[in-house]
Amino acid sequence: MSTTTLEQRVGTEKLVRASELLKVAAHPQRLAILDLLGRNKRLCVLDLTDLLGLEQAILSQHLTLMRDKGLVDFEKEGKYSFYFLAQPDFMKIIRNIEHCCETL
Amino acid sequence: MSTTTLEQRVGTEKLVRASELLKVAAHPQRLAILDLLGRNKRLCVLDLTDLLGLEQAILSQHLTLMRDKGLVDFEKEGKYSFYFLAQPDFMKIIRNIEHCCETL
DNA sequence: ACGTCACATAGTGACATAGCTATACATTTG
DNA sequence: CAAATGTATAGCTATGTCACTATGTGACGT
Repeated sequence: MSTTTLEQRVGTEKLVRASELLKVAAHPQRLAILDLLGRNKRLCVLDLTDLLGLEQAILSQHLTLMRDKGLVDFEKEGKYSFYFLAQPDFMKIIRNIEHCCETL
Repeated sequence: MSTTTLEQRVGTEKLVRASELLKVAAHPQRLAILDLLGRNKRLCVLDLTDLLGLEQAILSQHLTLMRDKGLVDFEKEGKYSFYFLAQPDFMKIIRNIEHCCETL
């Protein structure tokens, strides 16, 4: 029997942090946003509302949440906010999702 | 600009299902449970309480939730319930977590 | 300066989840 | 049969999340 726990191996803090990031990612619209950001260098909120067909306020809320948790970051240029992925390693996990969706 | 959305590529249902599974997985204790089940063919609730140091009721609740969502399954033998992973492809995602924890 | 555009935030009510205790249930043991 | 063991469920409170509407804010064009 393999008896060491994930917590013992990676430490409590990192385990908690990973689960926080997963939790934030675990939403259909946020997965879609992360996917688009993963396939484009950066996108502004308007781009995302057009592509995803979401209300601006909803999108902004999702982005603010993901920004707070460190999944994405942004840079402001004039009246535009350009968002891009932070946490590239974590994003590998998200990118696997499309792959694994085939068997769900 | 890459404009097709994840939803368009995998379909709404699978996207929603994937996010549900992620959401259930997105909890430190449940990640630890899934990890142990991924490294052992099957474990009973008592094994898991011993290894993880959790209350039996808490563990049972986590397992019931993950069972309802299809992340794990179980087989009953006498008074023991042996749990094991369902959704092996989805589990690849979870297994990446330890790896990516290093950079969090 | 005024209006518009791009975006952010606040407030709200419905609903879900977490963590806990107590209890129920089924199986095995004495 | 009674007690012990392994597991599941119910009930509760506190807290968190969702989706929505309305309003706020800074930058730009005229």
